Amino acid sequence: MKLQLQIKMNEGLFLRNPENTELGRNIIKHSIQLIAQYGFEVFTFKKLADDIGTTESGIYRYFENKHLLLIYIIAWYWCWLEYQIIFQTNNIVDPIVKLKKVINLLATTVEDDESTSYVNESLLHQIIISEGSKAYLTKQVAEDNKHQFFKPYKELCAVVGNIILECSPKYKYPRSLATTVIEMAHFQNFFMNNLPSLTDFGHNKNESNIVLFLNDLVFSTIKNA
Amino acid sequence: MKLQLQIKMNEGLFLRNPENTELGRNIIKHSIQLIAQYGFEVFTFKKLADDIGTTESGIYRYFENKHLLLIYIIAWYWCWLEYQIIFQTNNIVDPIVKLKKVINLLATTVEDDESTSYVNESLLHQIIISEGSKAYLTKQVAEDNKHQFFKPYKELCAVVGNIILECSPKYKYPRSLATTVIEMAHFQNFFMNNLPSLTDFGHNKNESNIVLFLNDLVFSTIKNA
DNA sequence: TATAAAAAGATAGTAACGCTATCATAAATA
DNA sequence: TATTTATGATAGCGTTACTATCTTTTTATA
Repeated sequence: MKLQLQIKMNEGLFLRNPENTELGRNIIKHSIQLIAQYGFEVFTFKKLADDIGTTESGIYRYFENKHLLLIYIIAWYWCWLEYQIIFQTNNIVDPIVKLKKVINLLATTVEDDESTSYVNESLLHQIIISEGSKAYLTKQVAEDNKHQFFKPYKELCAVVGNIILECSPKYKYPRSLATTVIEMAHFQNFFMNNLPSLTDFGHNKNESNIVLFLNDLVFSTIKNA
Repeated sequence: MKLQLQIKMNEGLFLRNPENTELGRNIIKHSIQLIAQYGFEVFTFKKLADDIGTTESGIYRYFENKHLLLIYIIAWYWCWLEYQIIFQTNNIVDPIVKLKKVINLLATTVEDDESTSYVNESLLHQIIISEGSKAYLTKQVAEDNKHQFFKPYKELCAVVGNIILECSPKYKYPRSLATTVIEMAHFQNFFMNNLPSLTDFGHNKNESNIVLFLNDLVFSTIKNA
């Protein structure tokens, strides 16, 4: 027997729940592959339909447009990551050890999680790095936010912020520091691999350097509070 | 007599130099207005042409596509900002005072600079916040980088990194800290105004709080080196 | 097992987008 | 005055982002 991890997604994101049908799961699976391959701008529902072997109208029965599909898979990732964090920091008493674990989870390449059959977390992590901020950097952000589409990201941010507060109850900016760590875990990774002179990790391009940088940043800051 | 500030732009960004003609300057001016108004995804050359009172083909004579136009105006902004930083920190001896000045310039709303007639820096600042990272978060980033399109951003990053090193010669991550400050100056602003629960500035939405956060972050970190 | 309901496939169509081409005209320069 | 150079005007083409409709297949239920 195997445990299957199920994530309950915001129903406003889709027209028909992709988790419930073969085609729906294929849409998630192949969209992750294609967005990772082409980048979000070049990715289209036509290409997705061809890749799956269905038609555009098939996709449109599940997702209103590709922007909502992007938000869906990104929200899925944040949910999954929050679960990973809760799970992997469970029973750890020392909040400093906890926070270090969190930074590691954020800044290190994830491996494919076997308990989620149609989602490749490793590819999804790449998408988060390159496309993640495009989910909210739009003019519809207020509208999307009203529908609670960014709740998973906010929750993750709250979890990380609370661990920061556990470490340093007097620190004044736990949420902003949390978003800084989360965003920089991904941006420094993108820069390291694509515009290395924007970082100090150009030589060996190792993710562990980003972890060291973020640890230093976070613990220097909260120690000082 | 008035001084006019001229910025020499990378020639690979355009087909015909927009600074040299009335139409070219109109393209820059109106594209800044329209991108700020619509957001980059909704912005098109057709809308731009209509807004100026010319035709699409007119725009295409200056810029190959809207992505290069975006890179152009963003690169322009980084050049202008670097100049502002060099100018406004000139003659300041204490590197700590310098760095504080830089953080202020990065995180505070800019006012329209009278010495650049067809560029509205204040609108451009808004574009940097919402669209800035879209310039490089693409699959063509390597190609664009080969053409040196991101040089102005890199130079700004180097300038800020060097001031960080002046403050703390032993600090190990001056460039990564520089990009962190630059990106977070904009992301925290976006979050504060659009997804405030991701920050600690939801109550009064004042930019000065971002400055305080970034000052605390940077000086705690480099003091600890 | 028959029957209806739900999902998927197939095809068509439309406005807008991204871009190229061509030809005429106006303005600047030699 | 001749000649570049810049702009305007129009056309066209493949793709994108959808919407609509109708048929076939699959699934659930009476």
